[in-house]
Amino acid sequence: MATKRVTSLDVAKRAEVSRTTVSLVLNNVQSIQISEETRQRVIEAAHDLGYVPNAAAQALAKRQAQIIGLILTRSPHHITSDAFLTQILDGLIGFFQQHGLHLLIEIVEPHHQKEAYLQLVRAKHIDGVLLSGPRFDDEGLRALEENNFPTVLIGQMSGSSLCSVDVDNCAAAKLAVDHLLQLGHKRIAFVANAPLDFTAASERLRGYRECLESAGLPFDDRLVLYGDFDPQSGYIQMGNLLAVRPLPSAVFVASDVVAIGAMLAIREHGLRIPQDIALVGFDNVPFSRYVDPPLTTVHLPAHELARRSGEMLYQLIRQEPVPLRQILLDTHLVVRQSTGTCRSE
Amino acid sequence: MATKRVTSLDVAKRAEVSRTTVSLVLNNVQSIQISEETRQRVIEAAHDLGYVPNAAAQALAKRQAQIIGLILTRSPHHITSDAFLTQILDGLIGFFQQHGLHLLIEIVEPHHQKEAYLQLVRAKHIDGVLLSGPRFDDEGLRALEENNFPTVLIGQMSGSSLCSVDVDNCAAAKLAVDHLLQLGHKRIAFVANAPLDFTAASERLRGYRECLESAGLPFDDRLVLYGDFDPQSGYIQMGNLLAVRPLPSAVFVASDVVAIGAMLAIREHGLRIPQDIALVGFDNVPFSRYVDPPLTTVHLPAHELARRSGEMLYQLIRQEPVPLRQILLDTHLVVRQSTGTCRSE
DNA sequence: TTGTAAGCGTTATCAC
DNA sequence: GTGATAACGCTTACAA
Repeated sequence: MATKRVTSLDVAKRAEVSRTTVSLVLNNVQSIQISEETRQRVIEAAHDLGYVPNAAAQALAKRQAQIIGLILTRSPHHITSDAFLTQILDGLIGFFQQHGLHLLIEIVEPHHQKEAYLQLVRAKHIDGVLLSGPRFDDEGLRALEENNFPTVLIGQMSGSSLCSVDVDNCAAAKLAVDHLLQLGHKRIAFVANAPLDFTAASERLRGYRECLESAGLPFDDRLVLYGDFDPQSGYIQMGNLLAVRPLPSAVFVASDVVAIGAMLAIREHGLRIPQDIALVGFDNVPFSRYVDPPLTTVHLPAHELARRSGEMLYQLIRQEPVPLRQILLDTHLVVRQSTGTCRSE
Repeated sequence: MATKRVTSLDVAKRAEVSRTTVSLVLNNVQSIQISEETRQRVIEAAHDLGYVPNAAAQALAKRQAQIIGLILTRSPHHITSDAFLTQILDGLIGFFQQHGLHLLIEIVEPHHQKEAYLQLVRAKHIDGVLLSGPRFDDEGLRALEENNFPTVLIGQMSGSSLCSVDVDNCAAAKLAVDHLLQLGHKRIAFVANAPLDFTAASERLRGYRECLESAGLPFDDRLVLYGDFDPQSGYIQMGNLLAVRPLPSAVFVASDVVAIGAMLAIREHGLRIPQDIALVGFDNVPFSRYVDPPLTTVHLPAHELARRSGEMLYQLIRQEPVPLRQILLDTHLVVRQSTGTCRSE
């Protein structure tokens, strides 16, 4: 059984000072001068006793939990094959750990949003919200906005004044489609990364449409399909697409994870990539360069997305001025073999 | 700006009862009888005011934070391509959310373990620890064990009495190697999923060795290489392996994520899978059936691993009896084309 | 420079 | 059945 908890009072006694002094020393309060000698005594006593301040008590007194909430709006099932999430986690945890903050990860399913956010916020369980994958129909977001709660979107929500870090999904999609156009493709299909409720999905679709338009190509809605985060959905949708005649000569799949499912469908239909169908993905997840053929894709700077949104939220929480409330990071196309260059045989 | 915080006192006033009553009603304390009428009054008042109990205060008073810590022992960088993690998260979040618990995710780098765990534990920041990927050299684990802190390993640590949920990695590896033996392979290489400090890696290696041994095959240590969680490491190690003569005819890569890197190396050397080199992976991550050729692999029941470890920790925290403290789940081989069957052309 | 005392918002232990 | 009152462990004016 654990030994009795060590409190700041124990430390105070051992150092022969008051609890106040202990608190002042341990929190390194600058506005007050404490003799180097007592400071050392306190630090030593705390160390000897293995004292760690109680987080709940600290949170209660400081009104800060030192926890930030990463909220995911997809269903748990969708997390399963989410290669983007791990990249985000990597960047986020690194950053927050440096600043002594912890990361609480929460999944909030559509239609429970409002409740769920407010619960977390009102309970002061978390000091700030990082929301990945905002949806148009998210009522909870409005509530966060109205309550002026520290919130940063990883993604974007037009018409909202919330802080956000994102890429220009529309422009990024154009990079992909432009590339295909330049290779001479005239019949290009689109498979969305997710349902259009997700702002990123609808923006990527917009990029696709506008790009076709300015190239003077017709928009054929039989060539537009909707993936749903996982490879399985890409496999199915590509199967549907391959039933359309005339066949497209190229497909822009707005998610690498979905694209890998599409690739299997293409192979199973006896078609070759890129000779019969060229493919462009989106995200540049780690495995995209390892698939066969390596996937041409739009690079999403996941790590930086995470870092910047982390920084921004950190400023918000500390009530520091936030110079730029809406950040758009650059994307670029990573050309690999799935769109044609020098494929063997 | 947020409206003034609503406290239980506000609810009490509005319902014309005391704070005690509010607490009793809202926490649904069974041991005490409260008239249906006042109960309703309280609930209504709480609802009207949008009252949510303050988490820190609750944690302080109950000595329970309602947070469990998921601790990862790899470096943030390794998280990036960790397809297993997302599967675990899926299962875990679902389970804990059901029980009103939150998940704090923490990365602890080797050699900071002891400090880091104890910090979290002493601060009572978390009520329990779920540790994924235990390492032999983990000092912090011993500390958790000694302090009798609710802890469940996702993975295993021989010689430890901690609760754990895992698969029999050694036996699972044998499934893979046996399969290759039955296909007639005599020269089989091994690429570990991670350095041998990780218990899972060393167990899988043991399975490989023992399996060769009982088949009467020689053990050639030039055929044993060490991946490091990501595809890149698989690519590099496979490159090294392909320099060994005579070449192996089959490779067991103890991680699908590492295997996908190995596949690229094999292709780039102009060799075919499975004709020139057969490949077996481990984990059965979602994308493994979508690569080309689809990967034969050992199925790791990630979702169940998560659920069971979650349940176990939940029992531990509630001080319920835990019938089985060390659980081993079944694995099975998923045979796909990377080991030979009916590959086209 | 250090100590005293009053919160922070709950829950838990008693009397009533 | 309900209501004072004391923890819970820390921070922070304010006093000394």
